Amino acid sequence: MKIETELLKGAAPVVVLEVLSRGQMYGYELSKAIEQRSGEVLTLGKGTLYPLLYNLEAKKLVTSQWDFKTANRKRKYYSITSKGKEYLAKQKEQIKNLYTGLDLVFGGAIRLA
Amino acid sequence: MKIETELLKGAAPVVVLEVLSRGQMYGYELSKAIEQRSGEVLTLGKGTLYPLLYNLEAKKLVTSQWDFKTANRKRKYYSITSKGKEYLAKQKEQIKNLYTGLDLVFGGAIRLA
DNA sequence: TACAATAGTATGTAATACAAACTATGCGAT
DNA sequence: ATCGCATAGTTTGTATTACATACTATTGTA
Repeated sequence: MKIETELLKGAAPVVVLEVLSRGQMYGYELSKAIEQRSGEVLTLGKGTLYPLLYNLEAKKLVTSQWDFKTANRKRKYYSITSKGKEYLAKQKEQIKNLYTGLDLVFGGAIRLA
Repeated sequence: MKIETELLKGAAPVVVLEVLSRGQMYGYELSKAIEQRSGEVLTLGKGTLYPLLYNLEAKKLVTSQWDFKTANRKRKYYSITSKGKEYLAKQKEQIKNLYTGLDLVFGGAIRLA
């Protein structure tokens, strides 16, 4: 089940940070993890994910370091920073609030079972 | 409580259509209705709402007609079309799916009480 | 050896939410 | 009476973002 692009907007960085908050990952791994952990509902193309990661790094919400040893292939591992954790907590609240508002407008029609 | 702009993206047209599905409204009225019905959580600035309405009209999801009689002030009333109702139903499902995915990723942390 | 999966980067595009500036009317308080 | 606020709608310019696409490269397997 794929979510229409526009709806995912804004939520994408929060999802990335949430997954990274459980341990460091490299880009490709992250991409697969998001799909799996969301029950195949959320998918981020690499054209979305990598620029998103550069952006999060520029904001110091994540840090990265290359790993050339673990695999023969080069991998860039991303970790969430303490600043990123703070941001994540705030954004989770925001998402909950948004959902609360939508639930009111839609009269419970989008509420999870 | 104001939701950070990016999170609302994509959900805005669905909210507008949902409110219009309960009866026609003019722009300003719609703007206030969205605030009230969402428990002051969702706010759409007029710089967002009006262009959004033009866009929905161009897609034939809503229709509009001027009213110069009811009030001395000119008002443009918007109504949802049958095409709009179909679209609304689909989008509501999408939003529900999105939250299902987010709920899985966040492990229930954004679930409503 | 050909192919699929893995791994990351770069570029260009479309959509959209917003602020701000603009025009204009109606109404209540000073 | 007039000043300011709420109402009512439009237009313009900006920033963000998610995406497709194309590109470089390696690894494992059929």
